[in-house]
Amino acid sequence: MLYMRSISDDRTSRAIIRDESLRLFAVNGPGTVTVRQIAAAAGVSPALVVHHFGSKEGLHQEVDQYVLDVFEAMLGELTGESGAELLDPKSGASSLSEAFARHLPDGSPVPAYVRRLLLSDTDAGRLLFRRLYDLSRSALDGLAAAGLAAPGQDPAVRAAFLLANDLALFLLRDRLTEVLGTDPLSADGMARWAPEMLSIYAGGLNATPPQPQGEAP
Amino acid sequence: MLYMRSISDDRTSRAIIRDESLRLFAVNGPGTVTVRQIAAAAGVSPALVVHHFGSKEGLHQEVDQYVLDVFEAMLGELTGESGAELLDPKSGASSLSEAFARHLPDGSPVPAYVRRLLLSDTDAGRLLFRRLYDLSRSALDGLAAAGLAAPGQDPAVRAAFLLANDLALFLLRDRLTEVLGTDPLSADGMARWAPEMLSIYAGGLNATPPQPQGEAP
DNA sequence: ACACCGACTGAACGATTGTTTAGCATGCTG
DNA sequence: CAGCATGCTAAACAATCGTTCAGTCGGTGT
Repeated sequence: MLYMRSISDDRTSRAIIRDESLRLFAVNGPGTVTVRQIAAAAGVSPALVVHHFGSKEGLHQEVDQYVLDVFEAMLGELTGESGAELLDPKSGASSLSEAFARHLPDGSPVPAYVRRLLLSDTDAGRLLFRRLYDLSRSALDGLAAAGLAAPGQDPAVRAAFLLANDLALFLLRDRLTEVLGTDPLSADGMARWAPEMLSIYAGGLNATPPQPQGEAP
Repeated sequence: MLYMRSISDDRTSRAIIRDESLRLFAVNGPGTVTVRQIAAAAGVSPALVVHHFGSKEGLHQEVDQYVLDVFEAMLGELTGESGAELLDPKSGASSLSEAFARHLPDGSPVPAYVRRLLLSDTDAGRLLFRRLYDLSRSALDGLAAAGLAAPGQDPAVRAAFLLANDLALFLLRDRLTEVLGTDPLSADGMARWAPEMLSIYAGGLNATPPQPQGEAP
């Protein structure tokens, strides 16, 4: 933990405070983290935290907005590179959660924070979920237009079902890692998870897809 | 809020404290709920809470164990009435989450508490999830033995996938209610959700099942 | 009758909470 | 140079936290 920021950290103290509180909020929840903990993690005095953000609540809101922005920027990259193929079984990124994990640095606290937001009964969380739902709807529309999936009797529910399943992987990641022995969002884990998921999405629980091994180039 | 327990409440003060803290923990999280809030909700002094449970942490552990017991008792009823048919597409209760909601009184705080446990990175949460996972495995085994579903290339992952999807409905209930306009765990909502889910599980995203309307008795 | 015990409370304990205040540097601007 | 905002801290603020303590009350056993 020593020398974390001692050598050439060109972030302003304000940015450091924001980053450190983002990290602490993601791990422990905004309610239980104290201003003094944040100040200590950022290497400043508690008074400076209030000086820059007005109050702990002000800091909380700014961190929320910051995460929302990061998330939105990441969505921009995703739709930019793969269009409506986010849920496309043929694409490499077969899961929104997996793409999410791929587009952020390894130790980033943002995923944990987003997880907390999604489950948090706040406007920020509602906004986030609504955004993902709209994305899921348009992705399903794209698949339907391409003949890759049927819109179903109730497209709204079908899109919600696919989104919920995708997010479940993200929300229950740690629990699934425990019972499976592999992090389902890691490369190895995805290699186990994706075929099973795609098989069900392709033909249901009874389908027996051809053995995917030994395919000619 | 008046007269909540004023007329013939034969619970002991200890039980009232436990119930009220269960309710408050479920809503706000154990970390942010204060002993004084619990005492006020139970209509007793803060000192009595400590007198009965040793400390706030002691109370917390006892409530955890209590919820675990309630949950286990409910699982007993479920497996007693429907055996391995918990995930059976043909059974009326097509979702574990839905059965969960059905077997508890309407305003019960237990589901919200269980939700918090499942997401909480505690031994109690791990225990709970492991229990559900084992149930999902045996349910999948049962379906496979009955020829109703293939075990898949990786049965462990397939069981985890089905469980995660089921729990997603439970974890994201409020968010799904917002975007769908219907609580997916209510009777009306399940009538929309179940056919879509069963259709995908039966034949994948491309299947077009026969219109289920106008069927002769 | 007395002693005892468990349920229970009011008041206080020290620790910790978010926030305020006064003041010290530093650097820019006139 | 003076003036003034900016970044920042040490110290203290009242409020609230979990917990402790002394003591009251109602019953139960002897």
